[in-house]
Amino acid sequence: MTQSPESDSRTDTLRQSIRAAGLRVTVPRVAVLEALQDNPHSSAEKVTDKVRPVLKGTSSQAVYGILAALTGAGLVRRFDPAGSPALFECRVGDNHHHLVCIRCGAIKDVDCVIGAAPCLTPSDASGFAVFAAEVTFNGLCRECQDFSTPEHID
Amino acid sequence: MTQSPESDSRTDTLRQSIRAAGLRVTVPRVAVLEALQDNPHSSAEKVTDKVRPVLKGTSSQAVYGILAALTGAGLVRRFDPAGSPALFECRVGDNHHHLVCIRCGAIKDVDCVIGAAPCLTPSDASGFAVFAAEVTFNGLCRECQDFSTPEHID
DNA sequence: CTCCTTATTTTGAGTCATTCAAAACAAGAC
DNA sequence: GTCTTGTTTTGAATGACTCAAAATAAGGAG
Repeated sequence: MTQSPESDSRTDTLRQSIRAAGLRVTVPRVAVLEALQDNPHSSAEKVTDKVRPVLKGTSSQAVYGILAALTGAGLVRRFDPAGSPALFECRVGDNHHHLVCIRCGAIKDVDCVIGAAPCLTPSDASGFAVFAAEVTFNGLCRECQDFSTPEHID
Repeated sequence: MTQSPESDSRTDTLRQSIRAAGLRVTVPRVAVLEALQDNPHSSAEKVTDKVRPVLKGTSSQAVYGILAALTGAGLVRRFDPAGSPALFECRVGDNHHHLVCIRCGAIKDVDCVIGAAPCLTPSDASGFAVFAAEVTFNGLCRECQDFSTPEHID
């Protein structure tokens, strides 16, 4: 027989990274990580929606807790666009930035031109010890420039 | 007799700028703007607290409405630090950035090194029309580096 | 494999920031 | 001064997230 879906290579890799981060490997945690890999820039609610079909009784509180644990462990990155719930993504450690469409909310990653975090240094840090620079570009995505109605919004 | 406090020069300037922005000049609007000049980086709640002693029956809903109107008119700038309520400031149009202490929440303005908005250009805008780059530097303020207890927090 | 300890998730309720809607009110053009 | 329309008040509701206690499951010990 073929391997069960539970032991495919992506799942295994995920389980290993959770373990390596010092966290217990649980079914909901793996499911959240997979949902996040398939849907970058998801809100806690969206993650819950993606995970529910797979894992029936998953509460949204659990998802919040899992997301907080994974973020704390450095497996997930969180960012808070203005006027939107917090969004999460698996792409971590590369100090990339975000392009946000102020009309439809679409998000695109942009590589950091400069390099490692903090990719920028403030002109006058006023005694602050700066760890990271969060850069968010606000604009209109191509669809929102072209069309008057945001039909492309999911 | 001397001039009444209501007609001092700051108030007059404020009234004029509100008018110039196409908005009606009202007592609460002027009070919010003054509170914001005296307390940059204030949340809606803090503004309400500052305005209340002067203007007894000001509702927090009114403050939200006023802040939204002033922000829309370009007289006030709003920004949303992660994990904090939205903050407002009068310093507009100069594309400055913010230094945020991740421990005590202290905020400092930093002048933009580059220049006019958007002060940065993403490496690959992917079709987005970028208007502005929001830059937030996360770090620890001097007090939070020096002391183990954040006694300086107001 | 089974038990045990402790981390994690569920369940249920609560909080904070913010928004909505309708009625009362006030700015400022005439 | 009056009238029109933009503002604020009043009262209620929503969304995003957090807290706490009880139930459950991960994974090391035996």
